[in-house]
Amino acid sequence: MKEKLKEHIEKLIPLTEDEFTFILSHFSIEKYKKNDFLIQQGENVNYCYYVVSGLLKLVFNDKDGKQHIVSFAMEDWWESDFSAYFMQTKAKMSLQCIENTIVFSISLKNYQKLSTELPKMGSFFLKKSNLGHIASQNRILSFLTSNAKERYEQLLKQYPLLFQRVPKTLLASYLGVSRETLSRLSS
Amino acid sequence: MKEKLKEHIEKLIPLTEDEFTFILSHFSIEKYKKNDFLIQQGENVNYCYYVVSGLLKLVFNDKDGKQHIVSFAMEDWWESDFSAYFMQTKAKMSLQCIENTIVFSISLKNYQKLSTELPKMGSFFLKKSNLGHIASQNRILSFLTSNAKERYEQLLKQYPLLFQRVPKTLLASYLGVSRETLSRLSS
DNA sequence: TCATAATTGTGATGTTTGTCACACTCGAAC
DNA sequence: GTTCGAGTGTGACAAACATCACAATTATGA
Repeated sequence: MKEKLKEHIEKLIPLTEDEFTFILSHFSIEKYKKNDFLIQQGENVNYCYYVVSGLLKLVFNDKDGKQHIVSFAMEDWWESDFSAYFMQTKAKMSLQCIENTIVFSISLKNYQKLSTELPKMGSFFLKKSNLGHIASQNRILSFLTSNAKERYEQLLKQYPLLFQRVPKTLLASYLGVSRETLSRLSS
Repeated sequence: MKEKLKEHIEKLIPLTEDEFTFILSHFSIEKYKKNDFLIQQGENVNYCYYVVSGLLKLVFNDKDGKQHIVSFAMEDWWESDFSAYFMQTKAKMSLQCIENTIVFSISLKNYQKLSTELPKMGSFFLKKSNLGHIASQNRILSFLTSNAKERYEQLLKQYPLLFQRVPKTLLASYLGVSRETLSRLSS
């Protein structure tokens, strides 16, 4: 598991053993079971998570009780309610397990400490954040340019694995359509 | 104009005069007129921009000739086709002036140089990137949870100034609705 | 194994939104 | 002042999508 994190960081930034040991000391490892919450809407957000294995959903529950999936977090993804994490406010979204999941967690203090004491990690987090921003913009573009069917096909192409791992209802609430419409699209 | 950039950075990170002089040496100032392009879809993206004054649109033109506005960039905003900028690929979107506009521009080399040589700026860019990511996620949430009318009202509330500065057609292509629908919503 | 819940497909119907067509206003350029 | 084009509003109709209802199938746990 340590190796997974190390290899992940080294895809962007080469590390010495000592540096990785230092990095690792800022993280905790945590295990969760299906349906467990890592973050609960309305509560404090103390950690940002790196997913070693399993699958999470970042989800917003509206006043009508509908759930809207902002993001799935799979292996190798970094996830949190970033707004609440960085600004130290209450969570607007929940982060919940779709499968049993293992993560590395890092507190905001350790995130900031690591960024400044090891500039390499600052630049790693910067790159990750930029990639996250780009991914979100692509998702926005997908809403602007494509109808439900096209968005469905884009998702199918981008994450074919997802279709065997999560119920269609969740895919629908990620795509922003009703589960009935999604069902009709796939036939 | 220099003062504007300085004050902007100092909202997040305090600076000495020497530091700011060093920072400024990595930027160029540029002036554009209404309808000028800072970035052209399909071409290289050499700069990221800080908007001193004026107004820009980050826009994707699809194969049917329709334009989709990913973002407006107003005073104090940082904008570029970040994907093309960071990954050194061709621009997927254009960045074009809605009004006469003054910007500071920074090349990717200088962005990286500044981030590493002045760690404060690395942490400034990291914070800005995180804020950009958060803003994009909020926009996604708005698409997931709200219909055209609600998105319209959210925009009205968030950027009331925009409604006097840009034609409704552009607002419509930001909201992801036809201009006719937007027209009917406001009455 | 059985009972129960979760997931999925599909028809009927209503609402939302897009598209096409046309008219009107207003400001800029000549 | 006239002309032109961009911006805007609105009616009529079509397409996309949501909602409600119900049946069928597939996990899942005691």
